[in-house]
Amino acid sequence: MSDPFALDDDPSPSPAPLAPVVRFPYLDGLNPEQRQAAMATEGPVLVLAGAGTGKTRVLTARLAYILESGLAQPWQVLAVTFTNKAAQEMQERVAGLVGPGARSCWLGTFHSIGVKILRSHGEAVGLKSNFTVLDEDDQLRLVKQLLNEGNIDPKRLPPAAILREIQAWKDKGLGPDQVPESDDPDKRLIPLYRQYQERLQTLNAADFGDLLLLCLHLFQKNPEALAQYQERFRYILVDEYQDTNVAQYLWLRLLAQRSGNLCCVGDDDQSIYSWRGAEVDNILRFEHDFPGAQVIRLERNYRSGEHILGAASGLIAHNAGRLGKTLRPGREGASKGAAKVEVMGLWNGEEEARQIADRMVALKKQGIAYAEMAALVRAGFQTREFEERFITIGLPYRVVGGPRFYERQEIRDALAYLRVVAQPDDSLAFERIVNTPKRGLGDSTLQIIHKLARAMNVSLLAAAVSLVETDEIKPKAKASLKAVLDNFQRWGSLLGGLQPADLAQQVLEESGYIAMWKADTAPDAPGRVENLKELYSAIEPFESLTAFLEHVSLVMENNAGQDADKVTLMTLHGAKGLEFDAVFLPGWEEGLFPHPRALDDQGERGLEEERRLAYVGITRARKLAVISYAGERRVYNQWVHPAPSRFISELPEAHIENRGMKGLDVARDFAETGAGWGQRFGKRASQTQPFTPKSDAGFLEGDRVFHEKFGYGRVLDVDGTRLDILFDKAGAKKVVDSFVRKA
DNA sequence: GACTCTGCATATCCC
DNA sequence: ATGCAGAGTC
Repeated sequence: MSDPFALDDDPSPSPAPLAPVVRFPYLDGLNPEQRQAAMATEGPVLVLAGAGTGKTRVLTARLAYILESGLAQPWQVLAVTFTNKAAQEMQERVAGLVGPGARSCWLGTFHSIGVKILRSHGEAVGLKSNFTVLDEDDQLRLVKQLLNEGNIDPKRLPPAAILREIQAWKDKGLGPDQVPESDDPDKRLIPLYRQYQERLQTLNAADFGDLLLLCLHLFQKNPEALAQYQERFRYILVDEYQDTNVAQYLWLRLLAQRSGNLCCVGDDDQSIYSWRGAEVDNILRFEHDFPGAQVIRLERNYRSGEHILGAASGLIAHNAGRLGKTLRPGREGASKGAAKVEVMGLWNGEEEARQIADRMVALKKQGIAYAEMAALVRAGFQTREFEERFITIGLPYRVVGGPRFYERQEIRDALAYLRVVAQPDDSLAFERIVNTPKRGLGDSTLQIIHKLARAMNVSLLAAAVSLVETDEIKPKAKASLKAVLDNFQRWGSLLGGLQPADLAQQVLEESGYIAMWKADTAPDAPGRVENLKELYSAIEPFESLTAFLEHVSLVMENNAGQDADKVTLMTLHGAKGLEFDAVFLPGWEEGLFPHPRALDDQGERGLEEERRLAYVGITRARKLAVISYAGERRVYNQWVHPAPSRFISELPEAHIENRGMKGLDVARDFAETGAGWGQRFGKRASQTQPFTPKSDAGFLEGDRVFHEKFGYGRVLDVDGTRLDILFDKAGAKKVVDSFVRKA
């Protein structure tokens, strides 16, 4: 552990009187502000960390320092992040610094910490320790049930809107009894909120908002529990503080009240989650809320070239109401000669995808790894055009946060089965799959079960169990129901004995669920079977089904194949906290970015948030940032001819380089006259040099193949590594052979 | 109870 | 374009 090259000139006094003199090598590489932030352990501290100023490094160093200097034991430290990715990274880096002891830190997202606390102290707020965490599907189903029972027309009060409102209240830390009546002019939402919470309680379930709200209520209602946690957490660290909402703020304030050692790290310029209830005010008010707080600014940027920095700073300067930071290059002269930020105008979205893909290939040839490149979009649907292009030329890519694995229908169904096995009282899961595959248990049977469950005040499954002992339902339905229940009982008895992945496989096979998809002739059915198989491998690493289910409810992503060299495709929101050598920022157009919806909802504030989003995007780049906009684009199946985003004109001239403007003007002329499109495009397409990966083809005309995205298909033609394939569902595509396998 | 058809509304960002 | 709810039919 000792570093023979460590300089012995550490000017800071030892803060740990009890500890022997220990060297902290990870502090040596920090600049003075960073070091100050890492070592100011006592009292409230606000670290204003601009983009690329080494925030993560400071956080991990601070954590390691607290542990190694003996100020606290690992379990006495609470570190909260916003994303699982960030939590995981911090966990690993701290473990790398101080060893595996770091694993027993309380380190995770607000939500996962909330679960942990509620699992042990949830009784005080009406949750048994094995409560379920609901996903969005479950929530919607529940609200629809409530509307049904209350004879409310779901068209007048859309379930999704109700949930949004409830969520907003939860974000503010308000339970049904605390919402001011003026918040509900309609007079129906608050009662619905109350019913919704009551129903959750009988289901022994919590939604995402509850993980925070109920925790907060627990602390408020139960001083002993609070005291216990206050006692335990001597040091609290919060990442991305600018994105905390009121509930989280109150939660933190309570927890930190006793020790006072609260360190929040954030950047008001990167606050992009107001729609999720985040209050920039939290960070702006920190000094007021926590008197005597130290404020440390990290302004030296070590990440990006000078022009990237200049462009980003110039853009964000258009926002009012900032705390005001000036990012400057961390190393004098180091970034001189760096590339300017490029701005490209293209004819249309397709051309944009093409140019960007080609550029990525070119960069790869210059020695930049694909894993160091990303295209960051404003809205999820934008990824589609890129995917198609990437597939066509065989550019390896990964979509982060797209249609997510665990949100697919077949996966949710499968999970519902597993949930009922692991927790028979999970009525929402039970309801989801009693009649999937079809077993002749339709609405009327379900209604009877529901009624009985209510009358007996038990779960649906329990009600069903007693129902099959009676003659209240038709013999056919009864037999069918009994078979299902017997199955669940048997699977339940296997819980401890079988590997969870094997049990899952057994459940899906014996229930006929897999068979249902195998028999399905729909073009996407084979893909679903594939996904279910992938589910088994996702379960593999887990010790128990329960552990796996918990993981799924909190981490909606399936991180398989993370380490391959692929370009990243994701939303700007998803990119916060990440960095790449080369960043592409497509779709900078009015009507898309800034997103009109943000402007409608929030006006000027919305615009500023969109601008911060743009700032986040640019500052993800180390060496190269390329902004682009198209003259023509298809949005929601309509052609639009957007103007370039206003953000483009806000970029300081000195730091940008314009490219491709002429092409755009030509394109506009063509668009207006309606002439010449096909011709020009045909030419461009054939000029594009395809990227050819080294792979031994081995595919023959007529082969049946499987593609992750397009499903099954047949090879029509082979040209080197490029295949013409007629997909059963997606139609004819050109695909590089490394993207398909033999079926 | 299951299936098919039609009309309707709908479409950011995520733990 | 797509997905969903409701109506109508077997």
